[in-house]
Formats: sequence, C-alpha cells, structure tokens
Amino acid sequence: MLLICNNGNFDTTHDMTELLKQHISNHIPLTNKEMEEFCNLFQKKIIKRKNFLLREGEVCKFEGFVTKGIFRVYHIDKSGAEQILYFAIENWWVTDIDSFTNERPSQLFIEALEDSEVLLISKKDKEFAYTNLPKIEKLFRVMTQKTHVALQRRMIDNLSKTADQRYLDFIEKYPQLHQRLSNLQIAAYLGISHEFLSKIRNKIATKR
Amino acid sequence: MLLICNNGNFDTTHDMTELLKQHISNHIPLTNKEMEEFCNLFQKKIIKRKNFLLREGEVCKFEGFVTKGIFRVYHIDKSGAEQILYFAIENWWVTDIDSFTNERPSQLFIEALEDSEVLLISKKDKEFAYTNLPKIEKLFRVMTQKTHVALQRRMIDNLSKTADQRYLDFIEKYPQLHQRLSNLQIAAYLGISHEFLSKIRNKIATKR
DNA sequence: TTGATTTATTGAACTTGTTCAATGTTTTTA
DNA sequence: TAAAAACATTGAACAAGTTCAATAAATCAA
Repeated sequence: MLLICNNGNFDTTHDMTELLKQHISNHIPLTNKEMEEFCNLFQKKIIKRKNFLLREGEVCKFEGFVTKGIFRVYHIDKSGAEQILYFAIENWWVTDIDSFTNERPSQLFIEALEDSEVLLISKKDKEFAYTNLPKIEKLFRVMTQKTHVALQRRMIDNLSKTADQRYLDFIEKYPQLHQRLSNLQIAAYLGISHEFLSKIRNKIATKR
Repeated sequence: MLLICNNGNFDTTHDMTELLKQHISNHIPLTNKEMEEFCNLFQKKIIKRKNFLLREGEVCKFEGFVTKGIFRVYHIDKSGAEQILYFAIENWWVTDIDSFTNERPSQLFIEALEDSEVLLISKKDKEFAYTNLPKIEKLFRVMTQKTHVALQRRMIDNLSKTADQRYLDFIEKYPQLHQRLSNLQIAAYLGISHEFLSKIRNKIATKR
C-alpha cells in the first residue's frame, strides 16, 4: 500500500475537481489537456459552518466554485441590517466580483451556512487562464452574462412584486434552497423582516 | 462640389463612430486596424422621441451604443405598472442582453425619451468580432462585469434603503440624468409611485 | 398661440411592511 | 442530556408607501 503524506486537505482517492469539470463541460467543450490545465489552478478549501470566506474590508483574493455546502453573500448596512445578495450551493460560483477584479476592500461578507468545501482560484491564476486559454475567457463572459440576466429579473421582481409574491416565487424557483435555509436567511434575501415573513407564511398556510 | 447620394442616415462629413472609438480606447488598447474593423460592423440608426428600439415579444437583434439622446429600458408588469431597469445616454450601451444572446422574445421595451441616435451591431457581427478579435471578447467581459457590479449595488440599496434615501442617492450619482428625466421616469426607476416621489421632493425642499 | 396632452402636486383613506416585546420551539454545544 | 443559543410566531402600535381623485403647471403639436 502506497502512503503519501499530505496535510489532510487532499483527497487522493479520487479527483476533487470532478464536479467542476462536469460544470464546465455543460457550458463549453474543452480538450482534456485544457481542462486539466485549468482545473489544476484550483485549490480545495474546507470551511466550517459559521466561518467566513471573506469579511467586509478584506480584498477578495479568490473566485470559488462550491463543491459542498452552502454560502451566503451579504452586506450589513449602517443600521446593522443584513441584505443577502445571493446564496451559493454546490455547482455555483462565489466571490465578490468587484473586490476581486478591482482589488479593493470588499463591502460584503461570505459565510458558510453549513460545513462546506470550495475550489479556489487566485486572481493571478485566473489572469493566466484568460491569456492562455481563450475559451476560458468566453466561459466567464457567458457565465457573467447569465448571472447578470438573473439579477436583472430579480431587480424587476423586487421593483414590481409584493413580498408575498416574491416569497412564493422564491420557493418555487429554488425549492432546494428553501429547504436548506432558515426563514431568517430567506427574509434577508427577500428584503423583509423575518417577523413579516412569518406572517406571510401563516397567511399562506391558513389560506389552503 | 462632390455630391454623393445616400439615404440621409449617413454623415459623410465626419466619422460617426468617433464617440464609440473614444469609449473603447478608454477600456482597452486596440490597433487602428482592429478599431476600424470592429467599428465598421456598426450601423447608425436615428430614433425619434417616443419611438421604440425594441418592444416586448420581439427578439432583440442588436446591441447598441448611444451617441445621442436617451433611452429607457423597462418592463410592464401584469397590473400595467412600469419598472425601469436602466437608462442609457450618450456613451452607454443599450440592449436586452437576455433576448439578444439567447434569441428569445424580450420581456422589455426600449424607448427613446429624446430624439436619439445609436450605433447598432448585429448578433452575427458581434460573434464575428468575438472570434476574430480576442480583445473584443475581453472588452465585453469586462464591461458586463462592471454593469453587474453596479446592479449588485443597486440591488443592495433597494433592499436596505428607504425611498427618500434612494432618491437622494440617485440625484447625487446621476445629476446629468436627473436633469433630463421627468419625475415619472425617476419614480419608475426607484420603484415608487410618482405621487410618493412628489411628496418626498416636497419634504426635502421644505427641510432646507 | 391656443387647445390638447403630459407632468406635477396635494390630501384622504388605505395597504404593506416594520419595530418591539413577549413567548414558544428547535438546534447546538458543552 | 441540560443549558444556552438560535430560530419562529404572534400582537399591538407605528411608519412607509399606494391609490384615487381633484387641481395646477408645463410642454407639445398644429
């Protein structure tokens, strides 16, 4: 039996970038060589529940691909209230794109809501990928576009819909998220107080 | 004197893509040849006030760079209320990115609020640019990222701030827009009724 | 330049959502 | 497994924002 010493963060029994490779294949075709070259730029990191991947004021040094668990990306305003920008579960990317690309202090927190695992790539390595693997530039342009379209929809919904409707939309659109999140988190995402969410849930429950 | 017949949409006295070239130069360095090749893919279109560049249900066939005037990109919900996703003035891009990239019917309207002019590029020509001019792929990735960051900020503001504060932020952030827009348009952007905006304005005016 | 249309203001009644405080329930941790 | 911590629910008083209707002011089109 072959024993190789590692720091415990390595999984030598199978490829930990499997999920990532699958994810990329769903977007663009890459040769095996390209895929290896790109995925080798990532490092796995384990984050326990309630720990932070990023805190306000820090410069975001990574872009992350979630392979296990769930993160919330949120802001805390002057009055201390939390607004959740988005959640990231398995197969989602997580970063503060502003802080990461412009290397300025983040206004956001990124916190694990469950024991989680992410694959991280540094800015330098991502730049390397952009210049050496043109398809990767395309991949991220397309993904950013998709994320942007989704945020446009959410913006319009927030401008036009009532909290009841936004909650119903949320549980319909993200049933898997709904099950894994507390109502506090969902309320912070919807932009309402958790007490009011509770009343909405009550109203919905008694109405059927 | 030399007379050349054209359909009136051509301006032969000077390069109508001047603004666009300036804009691109601010983002990335291109050789003269690249710049010409890319800018030649655009066609100028004149849109009179209250006319539409795009209507709900149509597939958005263009990406546009505004050289004169002002557009609003908006959605009309079931109850008939309008939500403005963004405004585009000189030096801004305007399109329905979802409809354009995925070639599906738009949910948005794009309307000129003043007599306006845009430079339009088709999907085919943009694809051509992406494959033949790698720097253009980078340009649009970077621009989409910037737009996305701005929308993230707006999302957080809408979740956390009161309408009064959002209005004050708006006139501080976009003083030039504020002057050119009616309060109806601003209210639809802020996601409030124009009556309420009027009351906010009154409150602000009497408070100082 | 006038008549028509669009935009802005104001008030009253109403709806949506917040805040605070009290209480119960569930989950976590030692 | 007990105590602590986090989460959820409810009610009452309040604040933020909407709706409708009436009127004034500004702008547009002929």
